[in-house]
Amino acid sequence: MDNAPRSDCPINAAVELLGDKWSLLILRDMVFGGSCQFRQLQSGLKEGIASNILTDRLRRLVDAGLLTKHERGRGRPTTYRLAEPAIQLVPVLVTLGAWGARHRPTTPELRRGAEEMEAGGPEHWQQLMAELRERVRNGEPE
Amino acid sequence: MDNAPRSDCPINAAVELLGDKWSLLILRDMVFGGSCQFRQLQSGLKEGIASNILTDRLRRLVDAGLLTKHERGRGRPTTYRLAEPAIQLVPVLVTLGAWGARHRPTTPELRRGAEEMEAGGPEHWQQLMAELRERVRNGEPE
DNA sequence: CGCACCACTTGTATAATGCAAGCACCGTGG
DNA sequence: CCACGGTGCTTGCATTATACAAGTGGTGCG
Repeated sequence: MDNAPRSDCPINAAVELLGDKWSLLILRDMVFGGSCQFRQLQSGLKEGIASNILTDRLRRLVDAGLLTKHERGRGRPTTYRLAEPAIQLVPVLVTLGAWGARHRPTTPELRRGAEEMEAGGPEHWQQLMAELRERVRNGEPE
Repeated sequence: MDNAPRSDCPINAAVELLGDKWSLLILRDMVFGGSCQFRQLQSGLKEGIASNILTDRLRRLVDAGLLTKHERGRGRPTTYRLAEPAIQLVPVLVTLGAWGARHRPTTPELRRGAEEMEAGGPEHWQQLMAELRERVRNGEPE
């Protein structure tokens, strides 16, 4: 129950929220994979996340204002949507992915994909971010 | 002792190495603070890292090729230097810091600093990266 | 009713992290 | 010679995070 940041450094502030093995992967699947439901995320994450961890991470991200939670009654699945802070993480995800593709082991296809995404430059990311904002406004498959 | 990646995704590859509460902060202090010794890092990290954790992270980063370790005998302090993969993390650190400054609580001064660094654009980062390469070549205060 | 789906929760085991202390080595000063 | 402080760690132990399997209560549908 200790919510006090360890320091005022902006990098540390980001790391305290996102510095774990799952948060960024969840956001990756929501941004690039379009996932928005619990089950969708759980089965979609190729790395295999446990349900209690997913529950915890989603709650943290909602509390931090990166996601919004939409419970639609009558047995319809709850959906999570990207809030603006999460959308603005796109450059971080792209830069980090490009770095990983260049300096960590991966497959040629995924490497090419990540490098193309980075090579597209900020204009390309802005387009992706605009699409994500659009998707949020339209409100998903209601 | 399980070194197999959970997936081939480049973002996951980066997260598996850097997705914890300390690795990026250590690299931050080496990149922006110029730290290169164990004690220097331990006392320099405003967040307060334990020595066993610092030992472990330095070993991991060396094993991953982000740092090189230089033991200079005769009681002289061991130094760690940034290898090329770590230098190429600069854009990630800057982007992440700018995001943290914008979307997480911090102080006005640090926020301004992080945003200026980002506003400087890739040319500015390239200059910082060039300085870091220079520092490595010159070999620190021998 | 029976069954499947939904988002979780619970229980328990293992791994990661945090904290305080200690260790062997060295160069220096007295 | 001998404390002394600095070096990069290691060790032991408590706390916390993560992993895995199972269960829970709610709903929709045939």
